[in-house]
Amino acid sequence: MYICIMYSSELIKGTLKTIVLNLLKDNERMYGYEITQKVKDLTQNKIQITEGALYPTLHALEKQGDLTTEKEYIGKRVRKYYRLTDQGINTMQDRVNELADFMKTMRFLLDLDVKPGHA
Amino acid sequence: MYICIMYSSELIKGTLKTIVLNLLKDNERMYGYEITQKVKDLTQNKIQITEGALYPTLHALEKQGDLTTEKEYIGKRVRKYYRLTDQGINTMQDRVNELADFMKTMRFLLDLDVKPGHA
DNA sequence: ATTTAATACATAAGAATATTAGGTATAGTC
DNA sequence: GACTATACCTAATATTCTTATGTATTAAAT
Repeated sequence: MYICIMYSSELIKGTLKTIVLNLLKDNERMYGYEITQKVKDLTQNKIQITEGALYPTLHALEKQGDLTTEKEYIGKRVRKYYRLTDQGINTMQDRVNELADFMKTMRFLLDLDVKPGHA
Repeated sequence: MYICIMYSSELIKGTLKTIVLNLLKDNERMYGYEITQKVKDLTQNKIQITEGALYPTLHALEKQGDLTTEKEYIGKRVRKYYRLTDQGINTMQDRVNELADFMKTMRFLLDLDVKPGHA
């Protein structure tokens, strides 16, 4: 039985945008810190997004038009909520489909269980 | 239905070593160019390993003791065969298990189908 | 016969994306 | 009053890829 505390960093590379976009599909709006905690909870600590990775990613997604932001104050503390744009919904769907397809291919390549889809 | 020519490069990041190690599990020995072709064939061109990525990876795996090499001449053309060491077999198993676990987690995170394993 | 494509190795400059470390500040808990 | 959690951010560094380039042999096409 394979036990894993946390995935090696290389694996997570390239999936961060997809994770963020997909979370926002289900949650309408979220702020950065909330995203890190949600991912940590949902994955039993196996995926821990660092803030140094998350914030630049959020800013990039906003810049390219996939997310919009709203600032809100909780007392004196600021929160920056992110929300999917219409374009962002498309991007999210593309990314999720691609990742799902990729994982199917990888499972085939590693003899894990499935047949790959035929294009 | 989702159609995909080739995966975006970010996705493949972090899985190259695992792919190489796993191929060598099934093939005993392979040379670099052969690996690129095998992966291309097995994935219907969806994963195309570039030589600029592969050769440094092979050199790194050799340096860290997971692979050994034998040179062979086909006419005047050289081929460098790679083979798993005992250590490489362990590394391979760890990597494959980790990737399988990671993909399970990702499928859960993206609401695709499965429940994640419980550590 | 000569050009092109395939085989086969390799390195180097640059881009993308993460880690690590650091910074600021508020709010709650011991 | 100190520590932890919340909440944002950036910069230096590391890793790992792409793209471009280089060398050379062999096979196929024109």
